[in-house]
Order: sequence, then C-alpha cells, then structure tokens
Amino acid sequence: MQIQNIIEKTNISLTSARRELLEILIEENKPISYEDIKDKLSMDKATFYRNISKFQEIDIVNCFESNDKKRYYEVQNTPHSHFICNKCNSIECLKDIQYEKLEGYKIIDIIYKGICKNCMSS
Amino acid sequence: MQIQNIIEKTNISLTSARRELLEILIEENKPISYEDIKDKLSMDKATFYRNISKFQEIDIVNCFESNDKKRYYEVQNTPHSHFICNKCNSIECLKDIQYEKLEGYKIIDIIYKGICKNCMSS
DNA sequence: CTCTATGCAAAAACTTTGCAGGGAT
DNA sequence: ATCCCTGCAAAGTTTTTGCATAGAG
Repeated sequence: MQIQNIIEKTNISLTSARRELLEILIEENKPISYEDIKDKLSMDKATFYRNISKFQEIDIVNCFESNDKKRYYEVQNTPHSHFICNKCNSIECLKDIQYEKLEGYKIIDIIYKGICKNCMSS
Repeated sequence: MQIQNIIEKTNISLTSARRELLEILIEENKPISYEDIKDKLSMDKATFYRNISKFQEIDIVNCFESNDKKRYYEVQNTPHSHFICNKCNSIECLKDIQYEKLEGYKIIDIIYKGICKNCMSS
C-alpha cells in the first residue's frame, strides 16, 4: 500500500508528521510499538498518539496489545493474522495462512495467542 | 471449571482473596476488566493485579485488550474465540464456532477484530 | 483568513512496587 | 519460625489533554 492510495481513500490532510509516520509504518511492515520507533520519529509523542489514533479511526492502522503490555500498530495492508506467544512474547505475522471467514462478520485482523512453533519444539 | 479443579492442577495456595477473584471470574463467564468488577471485590487493587498476574502465569486466565483500551480477563475454561467490534466496541464470545488449528502451534485464544454482525447489518 | 495540526508541559489512567503487618503451614 | 499474601501508599509507565503557536488550504 502506498501513501498515495491511503490518502486518496480518506480525506485527511497529509502533514509532514503524518507522512513520516506512515512511511515508517509501511517500511517496517510488521506491528511496532511507540517505543520501537520513537527514536526514528521527529515528532512529539503527543503528535504520534494523536495521529496513530486518527489512522485507526479512518481504518488504515490496526492496533493490539502484545504480552509485553505494549500496544503494537500496523498499517492495514495485505490482510494477515498474528500469533503472539505466551512464552517468548514474540509477535509473528502469519502471511501464508488463509484468512478465515465468519458468516455475517467483517474480519479485519486475527490475533492468535498461545505457544509458538519455536517454543513448542524446544 | 470448578475452583477445586483449578487448584488441583496447580499448586498455588488458595487464599480467600484468590478464591473470591476466581469465583467472580467463573461466575461472569466472559471477559471482564478490572473496572467491571472492582466494586464487587473486597481486595485492594494491588492484590487484584498481583493475583490476576499469577493466574496468567499458571495459565488459568487469559488476557487481551479491547477497543476501549482496557484489559479484559477470562478464566481458561471451554476454549472459544472472541470477536471485538471496531465500531461498537463489543466483545463477543464465539462459543459455537470451531476452534482453529495451526500446525505446530498451540492456540490458547483467538481474537478476531472487525465489524460485528449487528453493526454490519445496520 | 480560518481551521486543523503540532510541541511542550501537565495531567490522567492504569498498573506495579516497597514495605510493614498478617496468615497459613 | 518461616514463607507467602495482603493493604496501603507511593512510584512507574503509557497515553491523553490544554493551550499557545505554527502550518495547511
């Protein structure tokens, strides 16, 4: 997903802070916390939180909490699931597995919690 | 699941605070936040948080964050999935749908995020 | 020019920790 | 007697808000 597409499908104004944040989210291409990227950001944390909220409102960013009790954010790009391991706390993107359907519901994100492959076999 | 079973399968000491907390969790039978139950609790919040952490450590309680940005806790009872609606913020237990499998992983909880049936049809 | 976005600082919300007293074994 | 649990108060962490200024359209 390109920034251009994002902007076209919504009507938020693309300030330089928002562009920067989107670029980082797109480049990372995996769920990231504020702490993960704060050093890369030139904006204030208030601006980060205000904009990441806005992105969630207009449905271009998803958010979930991981086991480290931090919130992770990700651009709504190719739909895929996430696996959070209760043992090693890793977050894994399951891009190859088929996206499930639930009759009558619209699924935007799936978060599995449990024990990951690595931890299971060790 | 009865308290007796829980205690038998672990070896934590069953204090009256823990018994109270477990009873409430079992009775509610759905994910609840600290705020939801604080008025019912006779223990201090520190004790609540310490015990709910302990319950998670010994794998008798699951936790996830909902869209209201609060953590919800639930006894690991019959395995089932959860649907969190991005629109109405409701949490729904999907008890009737089949629990998925992921080769090599152990799944303890599944959280779907999206738009629920109600919101889709209105 | 008007309306929205930003930075800074302060506040809020939620959770954790230190410590001294209590309870259980 | 020892070890774990609890309440209370204080501290910690993360996120949000108020306000004055800056920037976009």
